[in-house]
Amino acid sequence: MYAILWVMNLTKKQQRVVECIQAFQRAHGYPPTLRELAAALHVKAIGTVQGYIRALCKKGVLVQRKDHARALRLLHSERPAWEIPIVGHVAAGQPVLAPEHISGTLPCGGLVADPQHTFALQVRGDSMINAGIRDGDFVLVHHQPTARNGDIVVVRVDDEVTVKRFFRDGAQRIRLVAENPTMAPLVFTDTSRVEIIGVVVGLYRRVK
Amino acid sequence: MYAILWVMNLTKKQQRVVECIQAFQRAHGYPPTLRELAAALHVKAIGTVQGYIRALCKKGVLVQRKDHARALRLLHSERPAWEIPIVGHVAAGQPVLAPEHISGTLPCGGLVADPQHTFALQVRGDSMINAGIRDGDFVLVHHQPTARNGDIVVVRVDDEVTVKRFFRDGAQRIRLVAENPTMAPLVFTDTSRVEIIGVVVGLYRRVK
DNA sequence: TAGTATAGCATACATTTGTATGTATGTCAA
DNA sequence: TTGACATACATACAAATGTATGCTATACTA
Repeated sequence: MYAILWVMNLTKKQQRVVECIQAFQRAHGYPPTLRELAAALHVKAIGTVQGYIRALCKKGVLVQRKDHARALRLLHSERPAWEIPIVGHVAAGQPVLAPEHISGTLPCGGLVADPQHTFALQVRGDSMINAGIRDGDFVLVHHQPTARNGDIVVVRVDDEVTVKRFFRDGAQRIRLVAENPTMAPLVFTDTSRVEIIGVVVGLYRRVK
Repeated sequence: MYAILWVMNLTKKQQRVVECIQAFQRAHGYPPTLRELAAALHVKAIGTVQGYIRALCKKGVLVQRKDHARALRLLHSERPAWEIPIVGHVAAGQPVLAPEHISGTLPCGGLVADPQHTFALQVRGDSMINAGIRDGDFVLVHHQPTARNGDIVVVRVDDEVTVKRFFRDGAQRIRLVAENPTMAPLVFTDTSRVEIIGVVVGLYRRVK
């Protein structure tokens, strides 16, 4: 949910209404009518929707032009040109997104689901070449402390940050696999040496 | 004027109508009604506007939902600068950016230098696997009719659109190389069979 | 020359759509 | 308990809006 709506003190249902209007507008290119909204919300009475609209107008989330068809205007719905930070070398024990690690930004907000918790990391070396990740590519990383088996993750092993495929073999065994036949898998029985920084959710490469 | 509209053979007035719809949508957040359009065009008869809409629909610039208020949808002319079109199958002899080829948009304007002339193409097959381009990846393509030796290009060969590495060996010889050891280079002495659609300038992949 | 497309005006009509006004239920705070 | 509010349904009505039709005029083409 957008941060702006959070501070507006909307009810769950009212947020759902806003989402529905956004979705409809995205899908059709124009806003919904009250009856179309009712259908989208699985509500049978337009009176109910009238109430929603009135409330949202009062809260300043929406403007409705009186007596005009389909004249709903959602405020604050313009998608910001989000930029996600490019993270460089990460020092041991420090948070990844600390300002001193950020070497630039990549303007790819719309491409990722959660730009606020996503960062880019420029890959060095060919350790993931068989996964189609090459030297110089930017991996888009969702910053999260856990991963599922088989995920491509950004991990910190001791003092080094690398990109590997992640497997947990039982409670006390973590295996990090490089997608490169010349490199052997790394196996850790001391799981505290491995810290998951995030999961790779996308990749961007500049060609030429 | 937008390149797309240029190829559609619109009359001056019809272009003006498209501009008016755009302007209205920008100003209000929703499309105009026929009567609002008439007013904006300084035309007193809605019948006139009806004619415009009918013509524009026939030319594929516009979609109007029958019997619905304000349900005008302008195709591809209101494209935000940060979204580039995703081009699907391109029929022979037709412009790549014709509306019927566009299957969606990718919000990565900031990533490319010239979003207005860049589109995305989802790659099918492993013919470029050694260039790190995999099945399902989106290549970001700058729409241009020429390429330099060694560029990765999107070309139309006869009726098929493919991604290959481009080489021109002298005036009458074009060589298209797949980055896959199992595929032999394609050599053309009849250069008219090969049309360069654009040059790959970036790559985006959704992981997971 | 006739035919077609574009451009424009005017009006009647049917449908879509917002508005107003009921009723009822549940929650929460005063 | 009372009052305010969110939620939900139903219906009648008026305004907004698209549709259909007929008319005139100009420009271009076959």
